[in-house]
Amino acid sequence: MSENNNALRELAVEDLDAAGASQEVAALSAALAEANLDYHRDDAPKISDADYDRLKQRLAAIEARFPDLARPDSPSLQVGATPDGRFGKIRHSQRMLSLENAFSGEDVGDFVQRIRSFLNLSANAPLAFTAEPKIDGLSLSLRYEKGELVQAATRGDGEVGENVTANARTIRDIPARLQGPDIPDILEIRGEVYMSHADFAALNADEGSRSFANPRNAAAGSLRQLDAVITAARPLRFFAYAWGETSSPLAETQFEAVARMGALGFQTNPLMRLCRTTDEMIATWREIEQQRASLGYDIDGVVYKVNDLALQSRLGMRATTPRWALAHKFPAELAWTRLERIEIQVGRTGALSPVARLEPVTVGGVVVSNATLHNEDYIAGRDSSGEAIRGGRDIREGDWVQIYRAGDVIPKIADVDLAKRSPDAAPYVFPDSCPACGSPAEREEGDSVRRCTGGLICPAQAVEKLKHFVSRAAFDIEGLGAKVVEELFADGWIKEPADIFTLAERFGPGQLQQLKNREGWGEKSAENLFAAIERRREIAFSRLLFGLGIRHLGEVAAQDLARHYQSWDAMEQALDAARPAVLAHRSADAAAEEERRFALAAGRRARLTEARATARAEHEVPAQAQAAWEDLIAADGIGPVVAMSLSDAFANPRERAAIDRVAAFLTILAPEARATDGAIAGLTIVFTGTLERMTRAEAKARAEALGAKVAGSVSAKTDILVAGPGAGSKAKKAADLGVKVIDEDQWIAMATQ
DNA sequence: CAGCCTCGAGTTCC
DNA sequence: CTCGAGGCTG
Repeated sequence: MSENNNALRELAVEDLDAAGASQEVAALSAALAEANLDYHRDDAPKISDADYDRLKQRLAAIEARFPDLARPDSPSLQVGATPDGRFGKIRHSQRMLSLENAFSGEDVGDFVQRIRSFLNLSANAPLAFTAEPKIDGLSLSLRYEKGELVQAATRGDGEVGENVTANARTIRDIPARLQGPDIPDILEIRGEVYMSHADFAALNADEGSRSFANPRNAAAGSLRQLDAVITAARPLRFFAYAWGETSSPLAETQFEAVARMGALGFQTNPLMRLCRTTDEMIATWREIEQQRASLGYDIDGVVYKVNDLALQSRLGMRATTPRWALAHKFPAELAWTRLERIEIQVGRTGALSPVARLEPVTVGGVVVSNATLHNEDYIAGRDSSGEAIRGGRDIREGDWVQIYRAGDVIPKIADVDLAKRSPDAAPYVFPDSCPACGSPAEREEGDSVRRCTGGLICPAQAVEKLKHFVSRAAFDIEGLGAKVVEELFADGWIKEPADIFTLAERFGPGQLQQLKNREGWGEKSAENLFAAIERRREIAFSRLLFGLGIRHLGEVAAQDLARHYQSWDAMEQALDAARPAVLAHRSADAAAEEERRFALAAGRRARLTEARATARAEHEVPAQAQAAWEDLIAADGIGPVVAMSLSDAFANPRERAAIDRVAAFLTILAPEARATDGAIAGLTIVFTGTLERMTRAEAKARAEALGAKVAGSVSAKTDILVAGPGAGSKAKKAADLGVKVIDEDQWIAMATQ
């Protein structure tokens, strides 16, 4: 710190000339670099946090006025923001994970047990876990190359996050350069950005009216500032606890890896413990919960991880969560409030969903004014199987209700105070007609949901379907979000998906004027929207299929079908061909149902599957249709329910016409072939006999991770049979079919290539 | 045929 | 994020 700096800082930024600014930027950068070294390397800061923050803000402010002076390593450099004022996207080199949740000690015991059986460990074989507080902030991935921080990304959806490098550089706990010997060439450190209670309180006092609801929101809002100068002024902190890509392993255990992060210059949580038994894990959870209020920052549970990294990698991943980690949550916070009224929303599939409008109440740091009521049984005090919930107490308008946020997010009703119920409060009567279109609302047998039968004539269903069509996993059209869709639907501009693609040509200057009168619309935004729509005239098969919003057909099933049929035309032809089979099976099933009811009434025993089989045999189905149907349900993940729903959508003349209308505007892209690199990608593998070096579940997970399909029985489609000792009929069948048979050692050699 | 696992559909608040 | 239900496996 030189006096020179102090003198310069007295000049308002607006009054600086270029030369003075340049000089000061150099001086400030040097001072900050020195302070950083003191703080990170020597753990002996020579200046106070407040002074440090002041220097940093000053630098950022000057650089904002003289952008040419910004240095590549400057805290204020806005490499994160793209020219249009949004954050750039970053694809994580390794997925950022989310964690499986547990709410009881029993869940923790199950978790440990599942791991033991997956790894085939005996009950007394040693198995250690780390336990550490789960910080309630937002996760961040920091990429270091040759020890220098080069990139910081938010979690996003786990695959793609936002580039917040400039903002991360302003956080003091995040070193710009790693310290110590043996720094890996590439190292991605992951951890949590958070704000302490004290800093949060001070910030809210400053911000006054536009204050944040809780430290988590304050941290999120601060990190996601487009202007890094603002982030720099916010007191954010960071704990490191995980990693992504590394050019060399950090350690052999979770515990040592985190210790290593401390040595590299990160803050790590001091409460982390190593536990050797389930009891120790739960005891640690209790200890941490007792300290919760005095920690000075928010935590919402304890995270357990298998300590041995070799075991972690054997355990591997499920779809979105690793098998080797668990978040043990603290009990949810509760609050009482008054339920003012119950309203009904209509979803894309026609589902009537009741929502509680509440007198606003703070629960877990957030003001809640709505809560989901699921369905009519839930209101009446029963779950789907007819069991009583809340002691069988129903929910009525005007009741006092206890609210919690399930998973700290979705507000739900935990209980009702009957003592405070007004004597003239009547039980809630669930509507039997749609509040949006008046059509009858019916409940299918065995279904917990009541649905509007209006189909496309129901405006609520139509607009929800359109919202789904433009949603992220479907067409993902920039500038055409839920709100814009609603407006354009209300004004009659868009009634069905095809209308989106004729929007531009129907839009004369006069109409634009109309739009401009509306909030937030101008020539530029209309132009951008039309350009975004144009870009989506090329669309992946699976996105189009998913976007149609056919019941039971989600993102994954759409991908499966795209892979199965390869081309849209092929799928349409197959569905048309299979239609007679669908109709025949449906009337056969109905006849079987009838037959069975009749039999039961007559006091005879009757089994549905048998009745069905007989009825199906009696209903004649053209061989070609039957073949098309069987081919459809042979597709991965597609069973009779999904198949019939899909068939119905394409066979309904109005729906089919709407589908063909939109398809006419599109170039439908065939799905990319499955990952073809690696020896076993794309192959179908069957395991049999005893595997000695890994369990069955482990082998399956590994094969699938490498792009193979694992089947249960040997057929002509099988490519490889992995036979351990004791293999029986499967090995014989494989030999008969000429399927390649290998032993476990050969399998491991293939799988570890 | 039962139990397990994954997917689909619905929801809140910022 | 959670619940219910559909599909697959043993």
